[in-house]
Amino acid sequence: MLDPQPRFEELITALKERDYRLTPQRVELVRLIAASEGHPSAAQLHARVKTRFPTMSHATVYKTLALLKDMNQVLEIDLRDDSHYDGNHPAPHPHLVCMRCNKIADGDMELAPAAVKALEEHSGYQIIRSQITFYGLCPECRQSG
Amino acid sequence: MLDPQPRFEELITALKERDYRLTPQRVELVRLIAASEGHPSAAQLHARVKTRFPTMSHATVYKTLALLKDMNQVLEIDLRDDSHYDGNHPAPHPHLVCMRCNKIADGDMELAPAAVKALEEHSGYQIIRSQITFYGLCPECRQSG
DNA sequence: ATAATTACGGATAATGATTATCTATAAATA
DNA sequence: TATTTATAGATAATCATTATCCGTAATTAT
Repeated sequence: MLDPQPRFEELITALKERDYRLTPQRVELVRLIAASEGHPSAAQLHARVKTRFPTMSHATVYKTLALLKDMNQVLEIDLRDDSHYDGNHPAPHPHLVCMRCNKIADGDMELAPAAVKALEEHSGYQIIRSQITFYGLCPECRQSG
Repeated sequence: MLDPQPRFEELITALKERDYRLTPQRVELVRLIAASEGHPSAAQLHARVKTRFPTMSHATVYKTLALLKDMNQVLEIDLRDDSHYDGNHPAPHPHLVCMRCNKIADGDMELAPAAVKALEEHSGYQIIRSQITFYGLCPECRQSG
């Protein structure tokens, strides 16, 4: 696993730059986001913060995640049941979701900017963000299926 | 607007072929799906069925939608808050969602099959379906913003 | 410094979509 | 005709997310 320290400092710096307060709870959540592998959900992050801050409420987790999202420091992946978050690769990218075990993997495909531009012109929409999700079976579940 | 009758008959035929019962409530829901423009939500469909069948319950709507989904006769578009459905163009295709008024439009972009194949090989996942959603501002909201 | 303002955490409840459970009934089958 | 099965419907449960409200700590202004 990569050293989470640099990313942690990036996130802290980004919060400082915007004059957000670095409360202990917030710092701990940011620490966990930087240290996270994969794509934790809000509930999972909440559970992890609780080990050090037993009174941490859901609302605080959501509030801080919303903050980081607005700062484009965290990518939200909304799935059917809940959302998952990636604070280490906040640029939009496709995801692969296993329909059996719900594992989430990162895809490396990217949208051709020309195609997006064409879609904007054709539809009249101004595109701000995109989400591409593939549903299927992960390597493990393909076998044991 | 296109004549909904042929699509209605297609859906009815598909249900018959699989020996599902054509109850009045079910037929009415199918009729509304075939006649729908855009991408109604389960709640919207429920409200529409209720005008003719005031006792229609949510569960029945969801059950029939799940049935049609499994038959690949209805495309489900899951958004953050709820799902929307397209029973007239059930093949997966991208959607544009307005972040201001929540209007949903169809996109005409398509994924290059070679790119999907490459993603399958690279990730090890077997891809069963995909969902591409663009978030932004619709033409109307771009102006009045 | 002190007072006033603001941001934040936390508790709690509200919301709202979806699903589960159970029962009665209508349809299909034996 | 009897039996089985699918379905509708009522109702409650679940669960993620959001809203509200209050107390407190931090910041700012006086």
